[in-house]
Amino acid sequence: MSALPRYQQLKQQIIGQISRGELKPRDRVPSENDLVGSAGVSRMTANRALRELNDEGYVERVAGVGTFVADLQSASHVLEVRNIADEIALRGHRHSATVITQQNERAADEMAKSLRIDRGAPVFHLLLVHRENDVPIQLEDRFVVASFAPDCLKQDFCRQTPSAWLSAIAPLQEAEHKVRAAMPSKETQKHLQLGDHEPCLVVIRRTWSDGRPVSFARLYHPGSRFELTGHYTPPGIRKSTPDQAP
Amino acid sequence: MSALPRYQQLKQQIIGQISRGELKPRDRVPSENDLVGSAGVSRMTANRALRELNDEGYVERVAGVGTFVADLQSASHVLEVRNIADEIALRGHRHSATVITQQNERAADEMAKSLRIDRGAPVFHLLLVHRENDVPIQLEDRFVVASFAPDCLKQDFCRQTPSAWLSAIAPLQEAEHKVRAAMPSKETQKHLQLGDHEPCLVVIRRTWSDGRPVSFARLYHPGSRFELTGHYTPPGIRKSTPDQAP
DNA sequence: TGCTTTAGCCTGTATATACAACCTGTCTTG
DNA sequence: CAAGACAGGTTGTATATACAGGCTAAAGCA
Repeated sequence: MSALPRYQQLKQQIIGQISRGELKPRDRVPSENDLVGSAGVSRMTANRALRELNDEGYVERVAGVGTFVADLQSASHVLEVRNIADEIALRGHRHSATVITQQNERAADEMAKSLRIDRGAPVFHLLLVHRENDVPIQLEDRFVVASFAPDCLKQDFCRQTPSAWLSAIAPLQEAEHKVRAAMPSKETQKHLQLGDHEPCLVVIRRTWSDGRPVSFARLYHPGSRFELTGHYTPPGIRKSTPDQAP
Repeated sequence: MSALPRYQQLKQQIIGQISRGELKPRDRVPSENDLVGSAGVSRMTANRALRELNDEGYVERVAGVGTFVADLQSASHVLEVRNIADEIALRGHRHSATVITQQNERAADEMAKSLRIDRGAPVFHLLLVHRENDVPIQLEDRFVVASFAPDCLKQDFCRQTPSAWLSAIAPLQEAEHKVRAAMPSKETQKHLQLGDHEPCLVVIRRTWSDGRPVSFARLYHPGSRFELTGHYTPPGIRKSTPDQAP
């Protein structure tokens, strides 16, 4: 169990104060020299922590003035993090899931890097098939940081999806997505009951809580019976009527 | 006229070498100590330049081994409606386009419905291939409401993309997206220089201005060398670090 | 009072130095 | 020949120091 670097600890400490409400938007954040005194680090280390928090949008720095908690005003984003069970329910259909794998593993190189943990650190590996009216609609291949969710192996993910459970045990703060098209592996093809040469839409999602990645998931969808939808409105514009798209 | 900071100059120098092809993916990038000698900076300055290039996805660093040019797997932001030329420029690459079709047509049933115009009403049909460093990266199949953009046929879309031109002549107010995976048609396969059984990532986009649809586009991307990225932050929380995922 | 100067704090950058951890290839040894 | 020890290069982090530049408020002056 290697300790996080000092500048990362500093970042988390400040992120924690922001997310707990101890520091509110526009509040002044301790200056680099304050942190030299209070945290016992050198100014360059404090500088790196604050600079990265600035790059990441947590705080705003003004040369000659100070560092302040950023105004939280996130743009309306597309591709919201939704629970697939909710999506299906919204369509008036029935969701069901089958758990294929639910076990402890050790993080391989790439996974460790993605989740920002040590190589070989324990992670929980989940593999499940989601169905809409008994038709396979998503193969969920998920890794969860073990220390974040110790009870992961005790959960019955047929009843509550991993996504729903994770956002229940800790507030989800952030999600990154990547979307790509790819041909499925033999196994994925089987689980999703795909025909030959039928592509998959793969959503790769990394979710964060308290400034740390907690889960990494690959979500495979059959290209022939699935699509993502999104909506974008530039800042400062009032919406009109989006109805059915082509 | 203030000069750029030294670490920024270093970054640009390396980005330039990458985008000019002097450094190719997986090539070794000069180490921090090399830069100390060749660029005459301190190691910490070289470190900052390389570290930021790593955070931005240009290079990949492996402790104990070295720094290497990242495999370029193009990424594009789903959320924001962006001009592909800008996306490519942001990556330090060169954008080029070829216009295949640019003509007046009459709206077919489905298209008329999508664009909320009468069946048979005039629309402009554009078909163009976008390239990133001469590699086809997007086939744009677009229909524009004729009454909205009468000068559409006079434009040279090799110089300015349809997306850029449209948002210049009228403020874009809304965009709907759909994303799906599909196998390309023979013609799409040819234009994108795709191999057999190689899937496409298709973004279908309808843009609105003044409460009316003005344009409908299908954007085909090669599944093997393209991905969409997105970022989601629930209300009340501010962003953290998006870096490269596996 | 009203304007100017100045002192002081803050961030931004740059350097020199140091040590830890990691990886690879080589050399030694059994 | 194979396994292990080792050296050298590389990144990752941390510190101390220095100077430039921006901003603010207090001090000084008219």
